Amino acid sequence: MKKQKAENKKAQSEWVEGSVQDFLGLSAADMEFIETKLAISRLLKATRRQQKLTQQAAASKLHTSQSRLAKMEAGDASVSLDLLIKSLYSLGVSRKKLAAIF
Amino acid sequence: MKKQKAENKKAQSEWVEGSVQDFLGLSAADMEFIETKLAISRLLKATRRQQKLTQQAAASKLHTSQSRLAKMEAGDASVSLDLLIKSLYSLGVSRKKLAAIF
DNA sequence: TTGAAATATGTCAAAAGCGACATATTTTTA
DNA sequence: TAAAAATATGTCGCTTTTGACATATTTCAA
Repeated sequence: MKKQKAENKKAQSEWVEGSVQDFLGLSAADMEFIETKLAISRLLKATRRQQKLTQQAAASKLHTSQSRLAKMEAGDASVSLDLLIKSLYSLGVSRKKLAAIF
Repeated sequence: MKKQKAENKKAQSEWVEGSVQDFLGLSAADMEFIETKLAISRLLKATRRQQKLTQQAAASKLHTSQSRLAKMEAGDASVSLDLLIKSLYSLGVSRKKLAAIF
């Protein structure tokens, strides 16, 4: 019975995750990419906060606008991985640190 | 004297590397980004070869053209990190494998 | 609270990236 | 070597991403 319950729970959880993916017609590769992008945007936000910078201050360092940085940190669809990673490097994040989030 | 030579050699090598960077007006962050992109493009080429695929065959799997894939593998300026990483995931490369090249 | 600072969202014109096609070059095979 | 296969390069419409600006919403200190 315990075993049975555990299996049900797992199955349910998989169904919930799978439904979004399936509904949007996303492949496993799509999912990995989205997760990667989200993880990087989170690292960007965390990095800025560790450096005690407002979005405005950090945006200036990055030669961009506050609104753009807000979108970067939100993992907005209008933001590329290129921009995210360039921004991280510009804030001084090392390749090693970056590798850790993959 | 030995020490002297070693320093000269290092200084020279730094100057050579630095000159390209300086000539193009690239920041340290720019350099890191370019190196990252190159490393990823190399991984893409290596992955395709390990799977014994021609560029044409791999391009079909990626729903793109042979010419586009050639540019990806060359780290061409017209290719984004997004496209490179999506392609890697589509060829089955894991996040862990990808992290290793950073 | 409430006013100020910080962050988020919407829109736009310009720039960059996209797939596809043609074609050139290099590599492999017979 | 010569032909064939594979890879690289140039170009072009179309789409996406860009920075910038305006403005809305949230957070936080007085």
